[in-house]
Amino acid sequence: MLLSGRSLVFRMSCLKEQNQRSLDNGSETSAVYSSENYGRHLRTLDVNIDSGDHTDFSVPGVMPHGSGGEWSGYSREAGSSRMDHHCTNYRFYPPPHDAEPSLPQYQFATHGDYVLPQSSPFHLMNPSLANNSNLSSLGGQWSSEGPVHSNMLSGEIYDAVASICPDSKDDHGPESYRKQETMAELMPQNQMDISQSANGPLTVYLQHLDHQLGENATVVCNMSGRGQMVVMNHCSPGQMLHSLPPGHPDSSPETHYYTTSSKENSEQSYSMGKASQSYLPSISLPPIGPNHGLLSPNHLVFSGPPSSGYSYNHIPAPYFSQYHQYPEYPDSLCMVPDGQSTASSVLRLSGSLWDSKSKKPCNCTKSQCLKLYCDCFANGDVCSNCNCINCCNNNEHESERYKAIKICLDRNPEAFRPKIGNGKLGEIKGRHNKGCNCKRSGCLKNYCECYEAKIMCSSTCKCVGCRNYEDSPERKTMVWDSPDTTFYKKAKCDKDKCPLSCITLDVVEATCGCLLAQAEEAEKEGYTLCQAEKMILEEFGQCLTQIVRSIFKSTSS
DNA sequence: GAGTTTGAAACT
DNA sequence: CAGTTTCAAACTC
Repeated sequence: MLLSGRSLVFRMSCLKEQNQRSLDNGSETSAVYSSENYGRHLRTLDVNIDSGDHTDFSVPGVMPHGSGGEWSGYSREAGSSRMDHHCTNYRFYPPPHDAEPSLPQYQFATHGDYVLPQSSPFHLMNPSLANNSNLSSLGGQWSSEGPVHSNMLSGEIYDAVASICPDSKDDHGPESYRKQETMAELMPQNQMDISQSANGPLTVYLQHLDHQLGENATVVCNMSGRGQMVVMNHCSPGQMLHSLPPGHPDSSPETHYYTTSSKENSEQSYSMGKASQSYLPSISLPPIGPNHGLLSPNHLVFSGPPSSGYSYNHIPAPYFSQYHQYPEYPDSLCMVPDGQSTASSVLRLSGSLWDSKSKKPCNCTKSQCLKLYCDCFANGDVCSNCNCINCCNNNEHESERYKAIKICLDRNPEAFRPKIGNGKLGEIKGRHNKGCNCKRSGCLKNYCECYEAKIMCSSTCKCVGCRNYEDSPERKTMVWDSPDTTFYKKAKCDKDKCPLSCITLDVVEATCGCLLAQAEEAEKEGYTLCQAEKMILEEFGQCLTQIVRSIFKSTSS
């Protein structure tokens, strides 16, 4: 973990020997991360990394502190979803009050230092190994606590900010802050700088002179020359950065449009409005990898220095993880050809990404595809090749779409998070975050979200007459390895070619996740290396046992 | 393909 | 927050 100015720069390295997963595309590198508030003084940073050796990533809005404050981190347990396998969370606490900001803005590491092997288990390098002279090191303890997702209200954001930088309290008391939020919504004179080094990730800086962006303000940045617009909602639980197609005619009262101008140098910057000295939320766009579906522009960190009152780090998680459900998205939609992440590579996404062939078409007739009834919408997709009627989930109705997203997020900040989260330690499959509520299906039909996700019901579920549990005879006879299911047929087909083909990427991912979880557990418990190795090996043995049983079972049937 | 069933989402 | 309605997918015929 490194420290640069206000930004904490993490360096992650990969335990290559644990990297069991095959790479979808080993030639590309990327780091995709998102962040969200975690509670008053707690934030989390989701890091999603594809390939490479290590990565640096900064956490805007957190100031340095000499000895480091409190730090903890964890990696997610392996879950059943693709996203979970790729994602590592790091949780940290902002440092104490006396920390002083030293840099005017946050900056990410260059792309070259930014990469991690795809799907690899991660660990944090010993900070002392950091060799960047511009960065001071910061040590930390890491725990393996599971992720808890929540969002901050603006007032909470203020409090959190104030705790980080008490000086900001005078100028930006809660009432003042909230008032400014409202005012700023009406003030278009915000300035946005979007700069990008030649090879580095895009960093977006928002600056302004007189007003802070409102909680519900939306800034639309015309990325001239990049052919895209960026829309940002601030401070609301559902902050988002989203792109609009070039020349998008859409306009709404709460939406401000800006024209941009290009600066010189290799850094492409776009600024709008007045020049500014004060600082507002920065939005950093880390490199994006191929095969990561990424990714809607909604996964960007919004944060700002304490003095701005914008220290929120939200991840509008919508759309983040779900995109991983469609790894087959053409790379070209996710990444520029040379593998470098650019703003355009990100911002281009939302408009065209969803011309995906893999997405299941919806058939909505009444929801305009702007409610969670619509799977496309719920998955963060725009409708494409669907059979829907009166669809507004497309680029032609971006304004409505954003509003709908915001409504959903206002109603439930977790609305777009994956329904299937991580399972308990050692579980290969995940569990339904909310649990199902089935009453008549016995949770053995696809009506049941657990069954549909090929996971068993858990204590979270409130289902009646559930038969989707470990020892259920019905489940054993018909569940996912039923000869009638596509799942089985595919496995059988693959198996016919080679028994070991049962070891699919998902299986490998799940296995790696289990091993990683064990490693974390060992680390958390302070076990010796030898003990940790033993735990991991035992876990590996269990995984292998399950795999072998699965192969044997399918072979003998 | 039309009609029915189902349970999540939305609404009251 | 519980009950009801709406909705679209899953399912059946």
